[in-house]
Amino acid sequence: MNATRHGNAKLALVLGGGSALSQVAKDLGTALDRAFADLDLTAQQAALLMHASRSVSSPSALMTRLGTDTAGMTKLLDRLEAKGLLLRRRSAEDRRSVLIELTDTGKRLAPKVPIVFGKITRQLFDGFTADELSALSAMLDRMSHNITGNPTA
Amino acid sequence: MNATRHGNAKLALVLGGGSALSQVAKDLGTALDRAFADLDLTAQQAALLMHASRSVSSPSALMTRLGTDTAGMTKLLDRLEAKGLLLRRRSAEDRRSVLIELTDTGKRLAPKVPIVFGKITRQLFDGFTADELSALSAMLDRMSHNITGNPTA
DNA sequence: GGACAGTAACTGTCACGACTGTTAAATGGC
DNA sequence: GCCATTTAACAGTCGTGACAGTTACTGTCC
Repeated sequence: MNATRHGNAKLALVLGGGSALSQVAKDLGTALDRAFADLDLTAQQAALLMHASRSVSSPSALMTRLGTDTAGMTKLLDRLEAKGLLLRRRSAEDRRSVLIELTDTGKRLAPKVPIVFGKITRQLFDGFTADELSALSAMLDRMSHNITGNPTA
Repeated sequence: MNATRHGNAKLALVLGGGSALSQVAKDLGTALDRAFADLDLTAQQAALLMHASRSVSSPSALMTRLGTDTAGMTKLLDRLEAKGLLLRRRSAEDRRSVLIELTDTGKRLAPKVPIVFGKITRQLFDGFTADELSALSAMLDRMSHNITGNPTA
């Protein structure tokens, strides 16, 4: 009986946990999008800009970092190219591949991106201790492994 | 120096934590969508079906439960109505309001939904103790409060 | 060196989520 | 009892994620 009660309590936590997780992630995305609206960027666009500013990289490399697929990456790059923030250049070594370069406008914008990410993320974790953050991080890694079958996917 | 090192470590955790959270939520959504593909449903559609099967409810009531807005709810209901899983009926008491009723097909499908949610969510939290789950749940609540300004939004 | 598998990028489609704006009905203040 | 506000649902747009399919190029195996 006690075991059943515990089992039910855990089941409720599990079910609620899944949707709470999705909800927090959605709200975080919305908060980021609003914060980046000042720069006329979405959170995804901002993240891409940040990674692309660190080194000249290909769509597939950025794809891994942003956790999207090739189709999403193509369209994301289309929008940023249309905004004049980056250029696509064909690679000479591998002619299937494309290299992404920021334009001057993109380079001016990129440094502002981490500031906004930092601000919102600090707000998200306001009141969290370093221990709590590392416990959370470890749990997220385990969940990622459980759900995708890959470690730290 | 030690303080600086800790500060940097915490900052890295914070930044990584935000994107890890989004990534896990995205992967969870994908896993759910794949699991519900058997039933020819998406995760959202399944969640709506589950809530609507518990009681006759209005779009705005379901909206609160699913965490979307009125526009998204309208389109979600459109798709489920097109699949013949539910019907919209005008409320007599409040003629602005709509009541959602499952069709027989919808009623047959609804009981299968919690089984799939349970399966995937148990997979997500495989190896988690009840204490870990409640700690995680509490942290998600705090994050939700921090980011939306509302408790348990 | 020619077929063949694998890879990089792209295209098109569907389902959302957020946002803006609109219409119809209810409600509260006076 | 009327007007302003609020609320319920809906419509249209944009950005994104997942998926399936296509094309161009690479590398490999025989």
